[in-house]
Amino acid sequence: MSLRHVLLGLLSENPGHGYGLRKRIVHRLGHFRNINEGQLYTQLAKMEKEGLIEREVVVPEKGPARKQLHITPKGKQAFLDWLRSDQYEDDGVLYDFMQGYTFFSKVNFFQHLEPEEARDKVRSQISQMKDKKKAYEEILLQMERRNADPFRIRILTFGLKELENRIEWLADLEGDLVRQQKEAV
Amino acid sequence: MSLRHVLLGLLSENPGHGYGLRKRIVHRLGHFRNINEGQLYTQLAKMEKEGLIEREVVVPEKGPARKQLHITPKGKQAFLDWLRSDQYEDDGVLYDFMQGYTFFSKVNFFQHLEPEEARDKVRSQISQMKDKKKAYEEILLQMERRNADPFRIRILTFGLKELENRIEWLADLEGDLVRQQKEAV
DNA sequence: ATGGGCATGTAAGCGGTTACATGATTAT
DNA sequence: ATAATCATGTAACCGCTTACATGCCCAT
Repeated sequence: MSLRHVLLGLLSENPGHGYGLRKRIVHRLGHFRNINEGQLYTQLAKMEKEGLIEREVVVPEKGPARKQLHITPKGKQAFLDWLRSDQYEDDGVLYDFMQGYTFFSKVNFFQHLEPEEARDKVRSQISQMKDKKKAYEEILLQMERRNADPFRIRILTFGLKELENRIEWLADLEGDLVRQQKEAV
Repeated sequence: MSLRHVLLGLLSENPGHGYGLRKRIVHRLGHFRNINEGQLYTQLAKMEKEGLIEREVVVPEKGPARKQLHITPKGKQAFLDWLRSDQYEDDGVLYDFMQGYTFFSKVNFFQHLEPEEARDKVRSQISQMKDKKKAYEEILLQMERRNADPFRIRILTFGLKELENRIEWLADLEGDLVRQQKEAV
């Protein structure tokens, strides 16, 4: 999706300053480890130079100067053009689902691991995914309570289903690995 | 996962030359649009300099010279270290599932689109996903026929389930958008 | 003979990460 | 006091993409 389009989208909805946008991205796209400042401010500077956004320096009586960013009509148009285009709707990767769950990249090579080693990895994943599921359920509840955007609720609902599938799949895999282990004995 | 680890993994299984590795990556990771040559050969050169792989120039009577690549013990160890480590098992993104299906990045902003526009996008996605599903089913059948690595079969099975979920989810979304449209009339 | 597949590379550029630097405010 | 959070930036680096260059072999 590229940072640029997220920024354009968020600023289409509400103006804001850099640091605030960072938090909104974390909230919307779910990066736990802070989004990096480097790319943020450099991208914002670039977008300003291209006339997609404008900044207005706000100096409050208290607190550091904030640079309030507003989207320009040109920026709004660029955002809408991206949204309407086919761009990013097919990334040219047949097994795109693997990118969503990087653990697959290792499972792909599990034949190189002893069954117990693989099994431990799978077990650790199961507990991680269960934690994630709880986090999703809480977020979903909050979103429903505050009548959040239905499209975003839908997306989270998909995410929850996906996690359930992952857990189920991992459990099956664990079962297989345990069976393999017993056979070896 | 990074190209380096895929390369190390593939060369752990069988030696090969650059062009052949490219095809194996396409086969294994499913990049339709050719994997780019740039990164491939530069990465390979880097890995050789680091002593992870060795090359042996093979000049056949016919055809261009091939540079057969072999993994070194050091390379094999680096691969196993990666496989056993926790690296890449958690990418710090809460909504990681969104990365697997880039269409979500747009749905996130569907409130900015007219219901018919959104509906058309969803319909186009449904047909794309159905095509993908057929492709997966065929690949799975082939894998089972030639007794492919069970771990990889499992991964594909997950992918198929994922596609079914996407299609179901998209159909629900379409239904909502059609309803929204009728209400507007 | 022409285009497609095999085969190996180089160069420029871009988007993103890591790490560092600075300084103010707020909470404990 | 001091740690955390708010806030804005710069510099070096890295992985990957895009695009180009070269040349051989094979099928139509």
